[in-house]
Amino acid sequence: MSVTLTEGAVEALLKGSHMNNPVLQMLSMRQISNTTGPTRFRLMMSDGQHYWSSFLLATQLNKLAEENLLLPNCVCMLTKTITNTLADGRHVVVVMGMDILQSAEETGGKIGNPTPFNTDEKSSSPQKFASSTSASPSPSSAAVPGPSYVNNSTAPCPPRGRGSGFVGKSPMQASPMKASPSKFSPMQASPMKASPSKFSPMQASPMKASPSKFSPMKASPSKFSPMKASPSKFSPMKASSSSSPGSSTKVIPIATLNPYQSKWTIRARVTNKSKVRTWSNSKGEGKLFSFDIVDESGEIKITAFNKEVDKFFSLVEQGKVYYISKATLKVANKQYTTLKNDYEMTLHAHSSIVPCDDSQDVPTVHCDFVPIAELENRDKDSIIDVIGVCKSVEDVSRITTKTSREVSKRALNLIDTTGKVVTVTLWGEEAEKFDGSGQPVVAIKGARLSDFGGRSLSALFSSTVMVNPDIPEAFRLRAWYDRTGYALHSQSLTETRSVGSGAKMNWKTLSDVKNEHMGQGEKADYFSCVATVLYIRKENCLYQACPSADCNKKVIDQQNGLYRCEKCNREFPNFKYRLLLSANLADFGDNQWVTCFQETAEVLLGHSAETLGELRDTDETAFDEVFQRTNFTEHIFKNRVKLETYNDESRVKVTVMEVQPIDHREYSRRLLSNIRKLAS
DNA sequence: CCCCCCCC
Repeated sequence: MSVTLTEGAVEALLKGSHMNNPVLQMLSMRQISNTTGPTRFRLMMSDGQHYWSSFLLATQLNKLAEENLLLPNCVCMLTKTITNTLADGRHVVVVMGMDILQSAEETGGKIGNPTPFNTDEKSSSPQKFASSTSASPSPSSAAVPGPSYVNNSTAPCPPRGRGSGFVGKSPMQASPMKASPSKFSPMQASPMKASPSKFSPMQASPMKASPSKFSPMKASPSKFSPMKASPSKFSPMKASSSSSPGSSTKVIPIATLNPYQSKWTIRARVTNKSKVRTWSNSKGEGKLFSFDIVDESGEIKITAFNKEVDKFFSLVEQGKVYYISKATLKVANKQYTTLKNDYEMTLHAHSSIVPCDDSQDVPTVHCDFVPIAELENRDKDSIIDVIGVCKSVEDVSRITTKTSREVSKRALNLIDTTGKVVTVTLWGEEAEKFDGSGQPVVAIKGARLSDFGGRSLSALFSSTVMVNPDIPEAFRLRAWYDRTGYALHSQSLTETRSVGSGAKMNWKTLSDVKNEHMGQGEKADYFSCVATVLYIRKENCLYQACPSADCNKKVIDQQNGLYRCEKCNREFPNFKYRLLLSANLADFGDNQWVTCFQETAEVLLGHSAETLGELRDTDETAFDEVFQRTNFTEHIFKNRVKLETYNDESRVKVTVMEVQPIDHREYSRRLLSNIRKLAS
């Protein structure tokens, strides 16, 4: 295998020019002693022509050195770099991704006869470098006085993992870099090299038609692509003309933040702010609060400890926009964060947070709502955004956790246009103060999917619960629910011993009904069953009823074109058809004659009484077919059973109150749950 | 530097 070094790569990298995976030879390496933090490795790299010794290995690549893969003379492809210009003008190339193309052994020795690169040749200021690179995070930054670094990535940006606009969940999974640790490729999350369309949520976001400022949709694709000369969003001119702190910082997108930059300012909205919490453990004690912020490019979590809590807690307000600079970036512990960022931030004594008044264009939410029906297909424990109408709500209750802590909880049932319902549990103060009156639209960002009761959701500390949020999805849901959704036969993904419109279900087999003498007491009994229609009596299933709105009394055909209602004591020129069905239902053990009135009969037969009446009078074959098709169909029947007495003769009468289709998934879950109950 | 995320 022969490799060719990329001539001119050293100069290009130092100038921050765009390089597509340059190949260099590592000539030597030394360990930088560090009192704090992890070991750093400094590399001397050669392109065959020139060498330069200020290459710094990003710590996440340390294992290449530690495992003796990165040895002098080996040939490497730099898949990801950032060029930093230090305050004194020296350049450092941070290597964030590399593939070792040829081992030191295979290479055998130094390639070519490289000479040290002479930086004195450079007559340009760092700004010039910035403008010379197509990969700068902010092209307009070239105009800023005195930026202290240039940012340059040679990494290809793979397609995002999910079709969720710019908040793709794990870009690193798609990393093509075999030698870079898979858990780390933050720059792939950066929009620097992405085509504008990849950052356009127009393509994939559910917030498609969203016109409001709360939606990232309003942002034009160019805002997601700092490559384009976006005139305002991340422009330092704008930053310095408003209340941005310092004149030499530039406003950059959150997505481009990384630990290898020194000076930056971001402008972002607070989307979730925690309470102040104290801790006490073996390492010490203290207090902290954290908040999440969002801009057009992404989101990040910021934590303040102790003195910074005092300094910033009251300044930072949920929903407001701030310029933030001089905080410490560190790799986020994915175990504890649900945000889509590989980093998080810690405030320190010199950190700056300045309110920004001109914040119209900074999005508030970053939601990627999952339709409720779709939750069936998502993995347990996944973190999702959901929006629905709060169809019903439990009272708040107090529970004791396994660790003997007391906490309030409240369950909400959310429904969306998929017609499915899911139960979401709110905790603590959120549970206590939640007001479900008026069936508000509730959006939750970052709820956790659980498999309790099939599928259910739980709000986390990191979740944001929004009641009647000012977003198009909410308006659409409101309109849908008020028009049609409220009447829907919804089915819950969360099994709670009830189904359908929320009433308790009392499941019985048909033989249970007889054996338990149901309906023979003073009051009627109610039961639900799954049964098959064996037979429906067609004869006399339709009758001519009084056309008055609230009267369903049978009318007498006067044979003169008029129909008389005894109840209303009136004659009408018309009547309406009503259904009164007698059907025989069967399950595996028994059968039962039942009565279906109008509404249930229409559901069972799948046609309106009006249509059926017309059919009977005009097309008897078609009329018969309706009944043939209904025979042997299976449904959930919700019934009323009562002993009725006619002429001294008593018998139990079963009336169908509701007919529902069987959701087989739901049904088998219920069976399973019953089996488990029996077993325990 | 935290990291609690609960209950049926």
